[in-house]
Amino acid sequence: MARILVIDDQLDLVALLKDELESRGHQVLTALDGNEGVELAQMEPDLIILDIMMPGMDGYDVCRSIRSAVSCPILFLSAKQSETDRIKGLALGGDDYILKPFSLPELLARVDAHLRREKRALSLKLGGEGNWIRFGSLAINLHSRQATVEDSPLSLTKREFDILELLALNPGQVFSREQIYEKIWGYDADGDSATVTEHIKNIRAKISSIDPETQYIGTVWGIGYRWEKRPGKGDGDARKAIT
Amino acid sequence: MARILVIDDQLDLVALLKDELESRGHQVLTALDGNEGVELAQMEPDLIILDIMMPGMDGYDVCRSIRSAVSCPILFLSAKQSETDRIKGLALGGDDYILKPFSLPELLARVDAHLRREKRALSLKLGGEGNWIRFGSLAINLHSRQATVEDSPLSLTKREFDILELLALNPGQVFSREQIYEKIWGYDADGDSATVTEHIKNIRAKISSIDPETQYIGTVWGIGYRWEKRPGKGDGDARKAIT
DNA sequence: GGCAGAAATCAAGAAATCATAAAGAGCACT
DNA sequence: AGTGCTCTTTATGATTTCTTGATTTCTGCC
Repeated sequence: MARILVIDDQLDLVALLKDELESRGHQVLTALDGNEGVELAQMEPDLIILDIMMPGMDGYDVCRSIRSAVSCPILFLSAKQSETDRIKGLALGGDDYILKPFSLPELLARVDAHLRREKRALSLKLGGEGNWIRFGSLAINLHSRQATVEDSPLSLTKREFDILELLALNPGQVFSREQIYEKIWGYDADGDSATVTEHIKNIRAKISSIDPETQYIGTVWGIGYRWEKRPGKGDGDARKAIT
Repeated sequence: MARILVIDDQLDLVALLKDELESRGHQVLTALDGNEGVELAQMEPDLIILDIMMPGMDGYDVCRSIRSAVSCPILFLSAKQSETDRIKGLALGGDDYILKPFSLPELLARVDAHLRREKRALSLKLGGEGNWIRFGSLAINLHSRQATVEDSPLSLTKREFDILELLALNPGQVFSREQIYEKIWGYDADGDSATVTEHIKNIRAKISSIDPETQYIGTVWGIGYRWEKRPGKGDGDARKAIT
C-alpha cells in the first residue's frame, strides 16, 4: 500500500514496527542509524518514522538533512518528554511527535491518518471522485482508473494504467525504463525493465487506435520515455523537424 | 495566513486560541457547538481544531458529518485519555489528537506543522515543469532533458545534451576534451576524446540552425571549449577575442 | 608566405537502443 | 482443471546514435 521508512537504533522496535506495518500491507524500509536513514530516504518513501535519540546522527539531524528533498510526512518517535523537544521536532519539519513508550495501535492509527491525509491532499489537487484530469485530449480519472482519448475510453490493463498515470501526471519529465519499473513494480522487484518497453508499446497501440495522428508518449533516445506536453504529429519526428 | 476554525464549547479556551492564532496572522472562525461548527465548516477553512466533548453533537459527530466535504486537517482536542478514544478520533478522519490540558506552544507548533504540510502537498504534485534554467537565450530543463535556443526547441541526442549541460551549467569555465570525456563517459571509459570534437560540432550545427548569428560554444585554442557567457557574434570571431 | 600543431569537417562503419512480434508463464474466474 | 486475460520474457530486425580515421581548414608562429 505505502512505502514506509523506519529509522531507529533499537533493533527490536524496528522489527516490531516492520512486522506490524508489513502485516497491514505496507512496504517497509528500515535503517538502524541516521546515515543509513538519510540514504534510504532517497527511495521516496510515503512516510518516515524517525527516532530522535540515536547515536551519531540523531533524528533532528536526519530530519534537517532530508526535509528539503523529501516531502512525505515525518513522525518523530522519542522518549523525550519535554515540551521544547516536541516543539523542536515539529518546527524542524516533522509532522507528528509520538512519545515512547507508545501504544502500538495508536501509532498505527496515526500512520494511517497521515497516509490518508497525504492521499486526500493529492486527490484534492488531482481532482476528486468524479473529476477527470485533462492533458490535452487525454483525460484520466484516478479514482475509477479510467482514461479517455478524445472522449473515447481506453481499455487499459492495470500496469498500463499505472505507467500512463506516471507519465501523464508528470508531463515532460523523462523517466528511464528503470525508474518506471522501480516506481511501479517497487524498488525491490526483480525483473527485467524490458517489460516496460512492451507495455509502452501496448499503450501506444491502444491510444493510436483512437487517435492515430498524435504521438503522446515520446521516446528519449538513450534515456527513456516522457509524456509530450505538446504532442508531435504522426510518425512522430518532432526530431527531424527540428534538426 | 490561514483560515482556522475552532470548535469548542469552552468559551475561555476558544478565546485564548483565537487570540493566539490571530496574533500569528491567521484568520480564526469560532463555533461554540457542533451544529455551528458544521455550518462554519462550509467556509472552507484550512484547518479545524475540534473539541470532542461537547453537549449535543460531539466532536466525533462533527467530524463524521464534515469529513466528506472538507479535506483540510482536523485536530481533535480532548480530555479523554483513553487510547481507544484517540484511535477512534484518528480513524474517523482526524489528523491529530491532542490531550487536554495541552501545552499552548505545542498546539501552535502542531497547527503550524499541519498547515505547512498541507501547503507542501499542494505545491508539490503537478505543476513541476518549472525547472528551466536560462542562460541568455538558451534554456535547459534537466527534468525533461530539453533545451531551447530563443524558445525554439533543440533536438539533442543524449551525449549532446550531456555536453551542453556540462558547458552551460559552468559558463565561462574551460573544459579540455579529456575533461569533458571523463565527466560524461566516466573516468574508466576507454575511447578517444576526439569524439568530443565531433559532438561539439554537431551541437554547434544544431544551435546555429536556429540562431546563426551567435556563437555560444567557444574554442579555446590548445585547451578546450567553454560556454560563452557573453556570446560572440558571427563566424566565430569570438575566438580571436578570447585568445 | 610557409610550417606544424590543433581543430573542424566528412563519411562510413560499429555499437547501442528501441520497436515489434511471438511465445511462454502466471493468475483469476469459471 | 480449463479458459481467457494480463504480464513477462526472449528473439529479431530496424533505427538512431556514437565512434573512428582520413582529410581539410584554421591558428599561431617563424
